[in-house]
Amino acid sequence: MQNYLEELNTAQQQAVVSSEGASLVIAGAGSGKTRVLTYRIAHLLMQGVPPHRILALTFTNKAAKEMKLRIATMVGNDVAQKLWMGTFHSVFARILRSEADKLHYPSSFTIYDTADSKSLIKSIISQMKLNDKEYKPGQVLGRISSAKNDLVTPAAYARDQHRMMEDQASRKGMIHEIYTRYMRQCYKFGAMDFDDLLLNTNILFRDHPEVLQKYQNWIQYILVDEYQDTNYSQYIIIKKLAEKHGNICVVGDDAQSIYSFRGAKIENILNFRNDYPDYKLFKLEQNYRSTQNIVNAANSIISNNTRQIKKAVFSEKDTGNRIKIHNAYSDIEEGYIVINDIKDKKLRQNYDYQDFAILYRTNAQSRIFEEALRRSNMPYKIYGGLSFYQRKEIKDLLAYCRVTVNSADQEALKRIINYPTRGIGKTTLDKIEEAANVSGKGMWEVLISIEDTARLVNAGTQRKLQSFVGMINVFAASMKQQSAYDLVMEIATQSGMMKDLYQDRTPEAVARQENVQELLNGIQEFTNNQLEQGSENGLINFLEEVSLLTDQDNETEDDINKVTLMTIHSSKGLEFKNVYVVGVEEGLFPSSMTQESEQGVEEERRLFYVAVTRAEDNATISFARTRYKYGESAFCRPSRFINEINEEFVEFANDQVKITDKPGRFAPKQTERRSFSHVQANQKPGYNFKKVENSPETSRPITNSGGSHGNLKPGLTVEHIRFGRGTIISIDGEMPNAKATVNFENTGLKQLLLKFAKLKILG
DNA sequence: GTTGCGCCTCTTTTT
DNA sequence: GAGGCGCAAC
Repeated sequence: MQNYLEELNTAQQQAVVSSEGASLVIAGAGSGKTRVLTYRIAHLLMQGVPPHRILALTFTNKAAKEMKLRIATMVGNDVAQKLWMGTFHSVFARILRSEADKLHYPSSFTIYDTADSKSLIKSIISQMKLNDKEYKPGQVLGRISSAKNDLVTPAAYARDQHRMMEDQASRKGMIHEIYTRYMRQCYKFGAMDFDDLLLNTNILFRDHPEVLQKYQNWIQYILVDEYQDTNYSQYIIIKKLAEKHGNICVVGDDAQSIYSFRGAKIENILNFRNDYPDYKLFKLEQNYRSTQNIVNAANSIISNNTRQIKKAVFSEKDTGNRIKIHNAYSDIEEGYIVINDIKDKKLRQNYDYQDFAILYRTNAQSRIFEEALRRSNMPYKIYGGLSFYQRKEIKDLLAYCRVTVNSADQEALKRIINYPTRGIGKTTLDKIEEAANVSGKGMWEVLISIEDTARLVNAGTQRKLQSFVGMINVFAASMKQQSAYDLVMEIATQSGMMKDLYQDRTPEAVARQENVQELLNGIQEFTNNQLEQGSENGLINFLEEVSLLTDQDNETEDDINKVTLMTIHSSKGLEFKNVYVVGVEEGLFPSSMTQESEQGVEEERRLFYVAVTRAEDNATISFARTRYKYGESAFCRPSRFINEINEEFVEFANDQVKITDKPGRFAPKQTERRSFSHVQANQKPGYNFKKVENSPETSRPITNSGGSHGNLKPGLTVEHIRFGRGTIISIDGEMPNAKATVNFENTGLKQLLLKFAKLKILG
């Protein structure tokens, strides 16, 4: 057991054995951060610290599970299972459940996801007779969420001049009132949203010192992973818990802070020294993951940021290949380039599908790669986006479960009261909701009161309502008598959901049936595990687990050996032999939403850094010059980030753009325009368009304005081809019948093309 | 009360 | 290109 220290380098060892007091571990990408955390916990356990006195907060539940597994091999499963380990949200949800009475919440409280929150906000906005064009539920939720993450309660919000002024400036002065009502409603519904799990933990600790003390005494050692991505609310929780014993170890990398949009504060890591003046600092700078080229390229990217903790990440692995940059005509073609490259590498270099990941900035980009992979018959898995639990049939069934567990859960109630259709329409629903608002009751209370319903609706409708209420009551009653699986099975059939789903034999309907079956299997599996661990309340726990799943947690066993598709955000903490960072274009990455502020661009740059450092052997970057947006093709130009990589570490692929090196004739014409591509008919020097062989071709005039990026002049005839849906323009000076030229102005692309020319790549 | 059609608005990232 | 919403017909 002693030899585990030998597997670590000096810095890692020191970080592992220094158990007492405050430690800040600055861990560069790929520097064995997880390993340090794992060994540090194992080390504590071996020194005799009881597992239930260690709290470790990870970024995903999957990370926690894997760490537990690894610790189990060192100290045994029984011990490892007793560790407090999980995400902030799941750990504190558990604490809130056992202390719920102190906050006057039911311990069976529901956790609202973003869709629930938005829907509730929407109904509040309409109750307040505000215009939902001005008060967009998503935006309002964003404001509320940011307030909660900064521990600003509704009352404090109204006193917060800065927030109030910001709201007024955007003509949304009523947000504090919406916030107040939203909190009140959530409370009434026995519901907490994601941010409430942290906010209410803070309120619990603030208003109930004895509870805080209990946990302070209980938890002796705290470890926090990805500390750079904690928000103020999380920061205070940790700070309070650590106050008594001071044994706190946080691990993070300021260069990988990518969650400021949900309140994360880099300052938490930068200010650690102020909170714990006697802290010990450990810097892990050796990258064991990536080749030297990748590490060096990543360093050159991040050096463009001003605010950072100095560190020198290095690799002692092989030099490796340069980062390859692909220039695609369109988003569709980008898909083909990437998939062909994967095929090629897999064949020639003996990689498996699981060695490849395609990383993108936005979920919407996944579709094109998905289609290309499907067409090539390559297995793939997609994380995030429309996940399993966001499908209608799954949400419906879960809504039944939620109402069964907590009948006050009005968002769930509204979802299923007329699904499958049972003659309780909008009019009835509106009447009930109105009555509920007027009387201050919840809708469920109105429903169960015969007098209320009799007053509101006719006898026929009343019967329908009573039969619905009766059904839910039956479910609730049988909750105590049967397993969660049997109960949900009963719900699915008795509610009529199964019948509704099985009416249809279309492929989509069959898929929905399978999804419901899969959910049932999931419940079965979950309750089996729960029984082993001797816990009741199967359904409540299952619902909680489902609400707090992260993207990475969704993995199933048939997901091994597939190409991975995910956003860069979800790729955090993961590594792949071959990484493709796609859509590296201005406006997409960095996102146009962030381009105005330097801070915003710096965060995007950190995101780019995270993307590149996921790669072990090869990092590949690609961009497209046209991309479908708003349902029509728009011009884009390569991201500034591409030019920020030191050119020593990059090379340009020659598989698409074919440019012959003929000085004079091919030197792009210098112009002052700032847009990327300005197409003009029959204009001399420059790059001529040509057709791509073996592709279906058409020719038509370009008439649109090219969207926000291109300055394509209307009325020009450009020979071009259609490739899938995208308009593809090939650049090749040798085509004699070219009908148009394009000038690449003073932008990244021009420089790229010049580099091409220098490389003497012949088509 | 229910269903379907057409028009409108979006597109960042996540627990 | 998709999802949400309002309106009209059944």
